[in-house]
Amino acid sequence: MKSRRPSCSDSGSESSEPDSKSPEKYETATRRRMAANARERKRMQGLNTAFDRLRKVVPQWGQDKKLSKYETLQMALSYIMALSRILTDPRRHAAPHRQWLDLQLEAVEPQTFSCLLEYDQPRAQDYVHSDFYQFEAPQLHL
DNA sequence: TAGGCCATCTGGTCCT
DNA sequence: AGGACCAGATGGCCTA
Repeated sequence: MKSRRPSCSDSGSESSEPDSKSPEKYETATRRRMAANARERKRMQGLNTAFDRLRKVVPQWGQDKKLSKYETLQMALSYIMALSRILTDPRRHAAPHRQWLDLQLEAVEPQTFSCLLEYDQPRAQDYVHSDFYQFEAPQLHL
């Protein structure tokens, strides 16, 4: 685990110093803060686990360098768009690519993509303020 | 050494 | 009241 900020210990915030109120209240506040910190740490660890899982299924530029979180999201977006294009344009992506895609889909366990099937399609206006259409799809070396 | 990336803490807001 | 989520702040590590 990475070293933690020395100035920010689990003992609670600086602003929650003992005041004129009872020491019990201070103790309760400190305990609550520590619990909240622990929950936040756990939540972020879960988020990072999800990023790691995403990195494994997304194309990498190279094997040596790990994609950053931002790069992982961008790559996932491009990858999904590329796959979607293959699915929606069967003439252009005929036999060889299509066979490859079928193989990939066969290898996928249903429970791993069930969440995607339940996902509501985003509307076009949702992307108005994003770089959705500005990011180049990656070259897939199949 | 500067800049990028990251982990952690923290306070605010929303929800149950 | 307490938990989940979020964004800002801060400091550590790494690389060019």
